[in-house]
Amino acid sequence: MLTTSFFNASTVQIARKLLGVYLVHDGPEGSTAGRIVETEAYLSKGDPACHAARGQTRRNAPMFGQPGSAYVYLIYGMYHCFNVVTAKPGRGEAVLIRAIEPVSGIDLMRERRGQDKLMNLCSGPGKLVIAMGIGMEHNSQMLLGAQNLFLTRKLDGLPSGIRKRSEAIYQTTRIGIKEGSELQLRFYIEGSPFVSRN
DNA sequence: TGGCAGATTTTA
DNA sequence: AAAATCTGCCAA
Repeated sequence: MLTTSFFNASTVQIARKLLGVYLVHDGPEGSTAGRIVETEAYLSKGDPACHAARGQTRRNAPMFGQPGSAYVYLIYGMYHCFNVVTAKPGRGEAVLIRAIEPVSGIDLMRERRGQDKLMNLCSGPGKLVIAMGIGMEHNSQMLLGAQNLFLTRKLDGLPSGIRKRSEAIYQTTRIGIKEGSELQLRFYIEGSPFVSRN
């Protein structure tokens, strides 16, 4: 499991460090896991696309919570997005998890998604939330330590959940936003076929 | 209080 | 290209 010291860094640095880390959900329907391959940083200063930019509301309150906790929100009235809170309490910064590479529980992911193609299971923020069985019940939950939803570098029988030396980080602009669209705050593992788009 | 845009995905 | 449909913001 990750520890609190993982978050002793800027949100941008954390967005980069999260690439390669495993996200695991041990839920009632079964266990699913994926390797993070794409992230976006959302900052408290100078970033109008950040939900925290216009202060705290009922919806974005979890974003102002403990680093290492989850911020889950409803988007477009239909889907959910999953974020990792990154800044100290009260600041309001987070990293959106945009894509993961399916690692285990893949049949369950297929079932939840109603999709067969591996590349289509978790290649987008709304998709991976469905495939992983993440919901509003995880909002504000800690993602470190012994939780049902957590981040880790160690998974039995699998290589270490870190970015390999051969994997470069590609940095570019974020997706689906208008204001702040010029900021290069999106990161993904170059060449990964599991990212939301190139 | 009404209209609209939004960190999306799917289907026509 | 357009629909599905919730939340927050800003104008009346």
